[in-house]
Amino acid sequence: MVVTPELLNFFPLLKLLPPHSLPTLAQACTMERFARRAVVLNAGQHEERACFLFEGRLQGVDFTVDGREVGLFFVEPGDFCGELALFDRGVQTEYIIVLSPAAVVWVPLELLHAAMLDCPSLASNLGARLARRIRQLTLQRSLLGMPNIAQRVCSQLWLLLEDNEKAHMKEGVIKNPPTHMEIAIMLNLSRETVTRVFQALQQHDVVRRDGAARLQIPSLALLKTYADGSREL
Amino acid sequence: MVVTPELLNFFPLLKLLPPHSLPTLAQACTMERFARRAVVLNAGQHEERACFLFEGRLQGVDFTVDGREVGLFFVEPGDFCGELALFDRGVQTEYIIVLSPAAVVWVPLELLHAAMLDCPSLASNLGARLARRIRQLTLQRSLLGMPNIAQRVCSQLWLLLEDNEKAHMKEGVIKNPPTHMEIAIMLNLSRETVTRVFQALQQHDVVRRDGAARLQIPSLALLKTYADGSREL
DNA sequence: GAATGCGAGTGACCCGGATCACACGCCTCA
DNA sequence: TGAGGCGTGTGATCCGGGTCACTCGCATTC
Repeated sequence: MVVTPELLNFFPLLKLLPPHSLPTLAQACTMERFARRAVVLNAGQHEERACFLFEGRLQGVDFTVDGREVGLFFVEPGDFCGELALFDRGVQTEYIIVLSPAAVVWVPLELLHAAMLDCPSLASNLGARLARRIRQLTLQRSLLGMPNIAQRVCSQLWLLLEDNEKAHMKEGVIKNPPTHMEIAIMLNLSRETVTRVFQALQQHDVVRRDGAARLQIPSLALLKTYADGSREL
Repeated sequence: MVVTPELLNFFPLLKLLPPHSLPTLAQACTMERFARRAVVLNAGQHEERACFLFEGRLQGVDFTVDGREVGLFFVEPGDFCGELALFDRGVQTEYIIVLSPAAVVWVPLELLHAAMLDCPSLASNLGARLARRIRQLTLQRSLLGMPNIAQRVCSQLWLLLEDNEKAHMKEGVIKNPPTHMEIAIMLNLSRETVTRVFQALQQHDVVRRDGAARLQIPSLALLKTYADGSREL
């Protein structure tokens, strides 16, 4: 499918580029559609293109040697992935799979790399992104060290609504919350354990289900007390 | 203590800078000595300088809310830490503490940042470093997901001798191996469990102690089979 | 030489979370 | 309309690894 400069403008990162450079970049890009469960990027593989998500939802997953999934993150429209090789020409670190049918724009890494050299704001943006990723990974790792299960779950929930609405500290909503299974994978727990924790959290009115696509947090402050360990169970 | 341009040349990263720029940079730097157990950088704090290690050994550590240590890495002479804020002006992610008495050169972040803009090779070097860090964190996280304890320990040992000698695949040595306690912290285990695993590994001749400062691996291939799960116990 | 600290080694106990094996309700799709 | 898949809910069982409470040996320090 053909990629227009206007399409590239959809992506915040590429908006940083000088407008006149978009047409040539667009020529080198391609668009591809993927069905649910398709694999977009393979871990351990040298990729020569980055993946910009136009629509749908992607997920980064990792596997242990015994086939269990571990650790993961989500990619939303406008965001991208597979950019790590820009900095060290290394291989892809995790699998990227499709959660809901997706349209992806492939951008050649070499062009992106060249653009990074030309356009300092692009470079600093990408750098900041890596830094953010490191912070997230560090945080996620510290979650895995928590001895108390409920605390781990609450901390993860806290992370999931992070930047949005955490500021005003009243009630919050997590839309498209991960399934119990996905949370279990992120926190290195079993699915059943997550279910049980959620049952307990609902009983204590820490969270409420609002259909399948929304998870309400009546009191962010309450969630926080469980997340930081000052209250238990 | 005064910092000379020659001293800065000790650090591979700063060698990338044009030589004429070193004297002015050196003027803005300071050197400081730290005793064992001292805290060099505090997590959660805005630092306006990066920490370059001249001699001694540092360790990055993190704490959960309940005071347990989790996750950590080491800093060797010539290396540096606290550079993450260069990219996003964020806070320090982990505590940096002193393992063996250290001499540290403080380099102002703003000057480093300016140097990064002037000197593309410096920028790409720092970028590559972040990328490497992300890869390590990702790997470390996948370790934490392993169900089998011995496998986790063996994988960690494998990581510890990574780049050095893993290539020729015969025998290996880990010098200055982490203590059982440190390994326990890295792998989210108790110290006793690590001790027991090591006992088992010694019985199977996977590892041998050679004094306190060296850990011998008679057969890297054997270690690998335990690390990737193809052999157990 | 005694005192102190630290890393390592080991046994006993016990609990928390994995595992297994179900059931239920809600989708989508044929 | 029915079948299958999937996300969720729940009980019973079991065992791996945490915790506790020691000991031992080797540094370092006074």
